[in-house]
Amino acid sequence: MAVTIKDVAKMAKVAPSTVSRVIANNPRISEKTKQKVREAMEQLGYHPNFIARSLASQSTRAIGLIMPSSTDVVFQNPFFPTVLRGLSEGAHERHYALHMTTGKTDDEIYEGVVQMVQGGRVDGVILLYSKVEDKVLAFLKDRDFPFVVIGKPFSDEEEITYVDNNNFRAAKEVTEYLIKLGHKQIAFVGGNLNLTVTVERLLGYEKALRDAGIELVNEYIVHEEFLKEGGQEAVRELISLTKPPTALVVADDLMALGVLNTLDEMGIKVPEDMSIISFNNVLLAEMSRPPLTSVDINIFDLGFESARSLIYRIENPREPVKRIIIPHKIVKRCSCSSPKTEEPQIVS
Amino acid sequence: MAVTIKDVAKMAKVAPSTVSRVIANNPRISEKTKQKVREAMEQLGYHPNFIARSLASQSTRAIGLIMPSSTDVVFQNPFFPTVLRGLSEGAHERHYALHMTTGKTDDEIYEGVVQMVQGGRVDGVILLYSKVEDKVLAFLKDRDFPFVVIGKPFSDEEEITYVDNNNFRAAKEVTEYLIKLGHKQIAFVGGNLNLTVTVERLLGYEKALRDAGIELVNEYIVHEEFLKEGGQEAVRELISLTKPPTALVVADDLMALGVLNTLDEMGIKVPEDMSIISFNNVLLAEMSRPPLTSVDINIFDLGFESARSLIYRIENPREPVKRIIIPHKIVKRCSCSSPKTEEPQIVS
DNA sequence: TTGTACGCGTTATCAT
DNA sequence: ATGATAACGCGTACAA
Repeated sequence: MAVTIKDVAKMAKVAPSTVSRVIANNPRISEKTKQKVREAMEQLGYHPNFIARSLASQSTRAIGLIMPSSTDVVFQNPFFPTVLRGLSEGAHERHYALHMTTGKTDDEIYEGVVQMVQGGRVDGVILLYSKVEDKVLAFLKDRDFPFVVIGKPFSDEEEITYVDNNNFRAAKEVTEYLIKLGHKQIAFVGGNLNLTVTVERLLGYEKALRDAGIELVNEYIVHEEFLKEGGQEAVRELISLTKPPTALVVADDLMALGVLNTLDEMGIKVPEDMSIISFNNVLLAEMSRPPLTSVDINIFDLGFESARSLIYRIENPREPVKRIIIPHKIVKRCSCSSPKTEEPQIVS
Repeated sequence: MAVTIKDVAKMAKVAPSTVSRVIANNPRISEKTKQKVREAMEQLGYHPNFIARSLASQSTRAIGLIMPSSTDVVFQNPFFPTVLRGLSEGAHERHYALHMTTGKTDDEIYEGVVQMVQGGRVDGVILLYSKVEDKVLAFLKDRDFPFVVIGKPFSDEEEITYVDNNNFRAAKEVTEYLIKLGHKQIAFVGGNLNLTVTVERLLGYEKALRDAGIELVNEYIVHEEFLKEGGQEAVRELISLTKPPTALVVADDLMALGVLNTLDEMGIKVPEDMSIISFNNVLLAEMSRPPLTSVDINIFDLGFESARSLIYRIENPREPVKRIIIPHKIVKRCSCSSPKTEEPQIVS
C-alpha cells in the first residue's frame, strides 16, 4: 500500500488533519510545523490520493471530453489533435485532468456520458462537436451539469455556454472575397448538414450572394461528408452542370484536398479554371498543390478557451452562461484567382 | 446530493451491503430481493459512484494515456486519432475509461504521469510513443506499475510489454521492393532519431541494401522531423547530390507529402523520375497526387491491442510480459516504378 | 441468504 | 495553532 497522510502524520508527530492542512497550505498552521510535515512527506515520498480527495471534497478536478462518433469521418480530421492540444493546455493551467469518452454509435456515446457524469468521474464536460437534436446535450442540460460545447448549439443558444467561431461571417467573407475577384458562379461544397457548423457556413455563403444580387442556384449547393470520396462526388456533379461554377467554397480543408485531386484528374487547373477556398487551415492546407487559401479558425484557441470557460463554470456555478467567439482570419495562398472571361473567347 | 446505495437500501428495506451485492450480481442473493432492489434502483434513478467504488476497491477501471509532447510535430500526425479509436474501443470493450495526460515539455509530461500514477487516478498506462532514454518509462518500470508501450522500447525489451509492428522487416521489404523494381540509388528520409520507430526503419533499409550487395552511401540518409518543412529540406539536399537517388524510402506519409510537393516544385515527376514509398498509410496516402504506395501498419489495431494487453496485465499482474506484433502490408498505389535507364539515353 | 461493522484516504467541522 | 471525529459512498469479512 502506498504511503498515506497518516504515515506522514505519525512521522511528523502531528494529527492527520494537520497534514491535510499543510497540503492545502492553510495559513493557520505555523511555519514550523509546516516545515516538519513537509520534510516527512519528502522522506516518505508521499503523494496525495486523488480518489480519496475526490470523495471527501466532492470534486474530481477532472473534465470529461465527449468525442464525436469514432466511426464518423470527422473523427479523422486533423482538427482533433489540435483542439486536444488547446484543451489540454487550458486544463493543465488550472490543474485539471482530462477524461475521455468515445463510442461508435450515438447510443454508446450517450451511455458513456451518463456513466461518466452520474458516476461522478468528472466535474464538467466539453462537447467536441455540435449537432442537431443531440440527446447528450439534452441530458446535460436537464441535469444542470456544467458543460460547454465547441461550436454553436443547435437550439437554446441563450442558455448554453459555448465557444465557437463566427462561421456565418467567415463564410460570408470568403464568398464576398470570391465575388470581389469577379466570380459570379460560386458553388458551396458542404459537409454533414447535421453539424451546425455546416449550416452556419452555408448560410453565410447564401447571404453574401444575396447581398451581391447574385441568384442562388440549387445545383450549386452540394453536401457530402467531410472527407475524400465525398469531395470527389461533389465535384463531378458540379462540373457536369451545363453552366459549371468558376469558384468553390469548400467547408473543410480535407474535403478541399479531395476536390483538388478530382479536379486534377479531370484536367481542370486551380486556380486558373477554378478557384477554391476552404476552412480550418490545418497543416494540410499549406501542403497541398496549390497551397489552399483557407480560413484560419484558430483551432487551438477553440480548445483552450473551452477548457477555461468550463473550469470557470465549474468554480462559479451561478454565473450566467457566456459565449466566446474565437476570431478567424483568411489566409490567402494560391488557390484563388479571378475567373477567366469566357465570352471574349467565344467572340473572337 | 445524488442518490446513494443507502437510499436504495432504505427503499428496498434491505441493508446497504445487500444492495452492493446486487450490483455486483452476487449469486448468494435471492432472485426475489435482487428484483426488489433493482426496482428501487430504477425508481430512484440510482447510479453507482465510481469514486467511492474506486476508493473501496482500490481500482479505478481507468487507464492513462501518455501522449508525446504536444509541441512535437508528431502530435499533429493523423496517426493519433486512429490509435485513439483503437484504444478507445479496446478499453470500452472491457468497461475501462480513458484518462489523458499531455504536456509541452518532457518534464511537464513526466510530472503529469507521476501525479496520475501516484495519485491513483488510473490502474495502468499506455505510452503512445517510444523514444530513447525515457524518464517516464524508467519511472513506471521502477514503480512496477502496469504499463504497455506502443512501439518498441529502446532498452529492456525483454521486461516490457509492448505492441508494435515489425518495422525493421517492413522497411526491409519496401527497400527490397524498390530494388526489385531496378533501383540501386535508394535514399532514406527519416524522422527524429530519438524515436525507436525511426531507428528500426533505418536499420531495415540498410539491411536490405547490404543483402543486395548495394553500397550504403552516407549522403543518402537524411533525418528530419516528420512534418512538412523537414521533408522539403531533405529532398533539396538529396537532389543536389552529384548522383541523386532514383527512389526514396520515407518514414512517414505526412513527410512524403512534403517530399511530393518539393519534387513537384523542382519539376521532378513521381514516379517517372523518382519513386517514393512511405509508411503508415493514413488517409492522406490515397489523397495525394500521385497516390502513395505506403506500408499499412494497422494503426487501429496497434491501439486496440495495446488497450487489451494493458487490461490483461492489470487483471493478471503476475503473468509474464508479452509483446504483440501487429502485421503490416504494403499497399501499392502509384508512387513507384522502375527507374529510367539513363545510360541508353546518353548513348543515343 | 442477509445484516453489521469497519476500512479505503481525504477533507471539514468542531472542539481545545 | 492543532487535534479528534465525522463524513464521503461503497466493498467486504465476519456474524447471524
